[in-house]
Amino acid sequence: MTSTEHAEPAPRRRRGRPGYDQSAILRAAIDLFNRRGYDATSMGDLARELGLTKPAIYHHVSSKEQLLGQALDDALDELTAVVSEASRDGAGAGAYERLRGVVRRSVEVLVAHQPSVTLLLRVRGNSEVELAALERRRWLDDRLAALVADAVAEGALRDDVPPGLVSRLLFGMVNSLVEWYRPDGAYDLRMVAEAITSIAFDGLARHETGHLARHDT
Amino acid sequence: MTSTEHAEPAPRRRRGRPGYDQSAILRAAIDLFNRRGYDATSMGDLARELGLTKPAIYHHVSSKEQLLGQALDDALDELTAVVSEASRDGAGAGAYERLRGVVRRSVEVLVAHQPSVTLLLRVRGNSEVELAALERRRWLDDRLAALVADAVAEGALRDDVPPGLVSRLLFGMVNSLVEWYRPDGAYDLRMVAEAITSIAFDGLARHETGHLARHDT
DNA sequence: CCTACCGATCGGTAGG
DNA sequence: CCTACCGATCGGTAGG
Repeated sequence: MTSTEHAEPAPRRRRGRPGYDQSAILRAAIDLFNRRGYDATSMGDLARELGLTKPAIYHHVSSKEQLLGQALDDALDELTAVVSEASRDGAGAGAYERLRGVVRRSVEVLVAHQPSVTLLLRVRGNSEVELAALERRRWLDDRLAALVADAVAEGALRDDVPPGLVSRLLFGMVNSLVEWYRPDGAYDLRMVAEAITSIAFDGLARHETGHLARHDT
Repeated sequence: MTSTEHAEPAPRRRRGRPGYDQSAILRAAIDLFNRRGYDATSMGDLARELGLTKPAIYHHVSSKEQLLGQALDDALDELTAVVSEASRDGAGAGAYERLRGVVRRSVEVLVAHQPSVTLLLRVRGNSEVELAALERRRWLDDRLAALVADAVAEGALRDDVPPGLVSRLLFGMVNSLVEWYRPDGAYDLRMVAEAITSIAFDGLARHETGHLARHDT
């Protein structure tokens, strides 16, 4: 028994019914793009998902590619903020501490903006929008590699592996998060951030020495 | 000047001209699928790439999806071989050594079969073929998590991070390889395998103790 | 915000 | 009759 039944046989109709705005459509689009892939997702799929028709979507959105662009910008803006803050060497903090900070804050961004970051990490460069995103990603990668190089130069990181290789592997591990992390899963944000930093910097093996350097950035 | 010129104005024609076989078409398809994405690649694209017509491709191949399936099977067969070998606990080798072995051999497989593994790691489950591949992948993940758990139980790995989380992060780092590794690039296979195992097990930080446990599996 | 469409291109197959 | 293809087009669906 539903409350407030009217005489109308179709109680569904209201003024400007669902009332989706651009950002609600964007969220749904990002979700579908991630589940099926961008190319495998049609605007018709998106319309059905939202209970709209295809033309109704184009009332809010100018193109499918624009939706992708906005998602990629969201992810890139967040990651750029994290990386630029750590790159302008702040008051007295060493490169090693700044690197640990970037790793931790990257994990936070990946979790808070997982859908858009996931999309970013899958971009292939198939369009102008994707190529622009790849260029911004390259900028991030370069900054991260420089930060790793600084930490090596500082003497805080091992120097038997090229900094470029270290940064790819380190952030490869961080980024892999988007493939499996679920906010409602067994691992919370703090645990994952702690696991990544401690595995990356101190390693998995239990060393016999017993006194591993503990950092809690 | 080409040798053996005939009177014919079109010297291009020969018996069964280019002579592509199934595996050459598969290789080209995998390459295109990786560069543009599976859905963004049309059979027409593949035909153009090979200098054939679309119907000519269907002479060798039954469907686009079959090409994907064969690529995924190739990757899965290789990875399954590595994981099963390490899972049936061989003569005397401990879980820790077997885990290091799996990491190293996984790196070798990722490099030797990079195109098909890359495809595998991007599967979304959009078809029966993809769903079957995801199921086999889940089996692999479970085996790897069990191996990590064994190594923890053995006392060789740190126990302050859940084994499931460790295995995701460890193989997240390993798998990230396919995103950037180039056989003709700056890093050779040995260097990458060494970097991954030493970072994963001993960590990035330079410890003051000086005597890190060194393993060269 | 819908019905009704467009130019083009999709994966796949006909006859020869 | 085989192989290795071609020119043309199928029924449907894409983004817009």
